[in-house]
Amino acid sequence: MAVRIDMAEFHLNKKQLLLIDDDHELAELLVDYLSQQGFIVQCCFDGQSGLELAYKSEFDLILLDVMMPKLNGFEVLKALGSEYKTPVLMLTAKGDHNDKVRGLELGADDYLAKPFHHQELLARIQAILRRIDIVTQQNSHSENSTLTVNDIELNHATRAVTCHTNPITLTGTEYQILTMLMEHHGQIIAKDALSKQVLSRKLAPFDRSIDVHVGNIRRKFSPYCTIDKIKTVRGAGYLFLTGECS
Amino acid sequence: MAVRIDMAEFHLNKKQLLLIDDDHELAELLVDYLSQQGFIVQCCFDGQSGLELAYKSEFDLILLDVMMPKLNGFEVLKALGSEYKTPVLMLTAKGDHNDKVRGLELGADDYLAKPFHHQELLARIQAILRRIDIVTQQNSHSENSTLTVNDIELNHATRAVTCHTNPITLTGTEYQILTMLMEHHGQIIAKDALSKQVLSRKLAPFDRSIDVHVGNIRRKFSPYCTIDKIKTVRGAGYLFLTGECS
DNA sequence: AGCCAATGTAAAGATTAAGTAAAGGTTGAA
DNA sequence: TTCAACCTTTACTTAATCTTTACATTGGCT
Repeated sequence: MAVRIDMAEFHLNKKQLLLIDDDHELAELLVDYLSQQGFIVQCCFDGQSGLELAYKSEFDLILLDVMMPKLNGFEVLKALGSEYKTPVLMLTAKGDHNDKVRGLELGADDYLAKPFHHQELLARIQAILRRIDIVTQQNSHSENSTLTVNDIELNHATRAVTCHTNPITLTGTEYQILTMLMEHHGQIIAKDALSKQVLSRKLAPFDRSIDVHVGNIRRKFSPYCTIDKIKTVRGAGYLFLTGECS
Repeated sequence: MAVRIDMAEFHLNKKQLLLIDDDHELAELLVDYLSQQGFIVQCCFDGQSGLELAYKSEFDLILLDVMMPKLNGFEVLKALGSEYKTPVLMLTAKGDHNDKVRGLELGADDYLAKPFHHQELLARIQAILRRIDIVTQQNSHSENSTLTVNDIELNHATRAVTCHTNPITLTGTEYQILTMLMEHHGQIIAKDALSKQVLSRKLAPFDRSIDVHVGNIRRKFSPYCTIDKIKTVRGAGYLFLTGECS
């Protein structure tokens, strides 16, 4: 338990970066340099897997190369969508002016042309992170080990779930969905957001996975709850009810 | 009164920039261009007066030239201090790498070397402002999530509706229509505008959908309201009444 | 008043989202 | 390899809700 907290605090202090670049040599250099500068750097080499990682984990900033196989940088940017919160710094081999404007208009926060000095990259990364820290006065994403809403309790340390003290067994996906709904209880969560966060993919037109998982969660809770705590908001998403009930 | 509110909203939408640059010719060009792009631009020609203005008024962003008489850009940046909230974009005649790093480390948010394309400047300005808007928006997300006019309240987070504290169930379309009417309460909203916004289609000659939806909204509210808050303006559209009632 | 076009409104019909059981596929452990 | 757990897809059902239709009503106009 103590170790877990220490780990969490350790990670909180260091900013997490995601580097998406197919140039392995450069990537290795950057990972070394940025790690040395106190960042935690995760790295992948094509747009597709970069996109999945971006959906799956929370990063403080994404470094995104433009020229890549599978999905190029612009396509990744588009796929992340305009509501995506994490700042993006684009890297490119070209110094092309139109490229810059296009990237920035698509939602990138900054744009740096290769070849660049490591120092300048560092300075730009810090400028972006500083701006965000100033604006969000408190950035405490401190994860408590339990999450309780109404009479449902999630224990993140053990991944145990109880409803009104009755133990309930959930699969990993079900647990993640329920966590996300409960973390935002009282707010509608779009199915697309659930899909991106939990399944690491955009919600495709006839993808029913989320519905099925939510259905399974409900079924597992139904013996212990008189009313359904997960409300369907047709056309909008699901909503974990905040109010009292049993 | 209505006019006053409109004016306030008008100014809120336009971002205020401060341009500090001793190159009068360039400054004039930039002021023209940025004004045309929807910004309110104030301008001064040396670091000293720039600094005073920055302290005196609130700006959304400062464009700061490096090479200037009296105080240069770096000195201005230092003088503003590290807690100064307004983002700064530095402009410079040199493309010197060390200059860039120095500027960014001193607290600038971005750095653009002259000569630059106007488009790129615009894109960078917008990137910085967008980032701030996203971050501040998520801070005050819960507060902005309700819309109240008279005794009708909409909660955007839950899509819940109450009239005089009585809960009312609306469909998605009804909710959107009511939101649009209430956001513009006191002004007539054309049926065509409702159709485009809510149903994503132009209003066809014999399309009665909007009428039916409005009728359904009225029916759902009627048990709790003595008078109808949605007024029909024949030939023009619908109007959500601003005044008192119960 | 009497006409006409716009609107109100009930009800039928069409469409679409969501619930759900079950089959199929994938993965990881024994 | 085999099995069990799990995720996804499929197919069908149910239910919500949107649109159309048909007729009634209203308000402005001559």
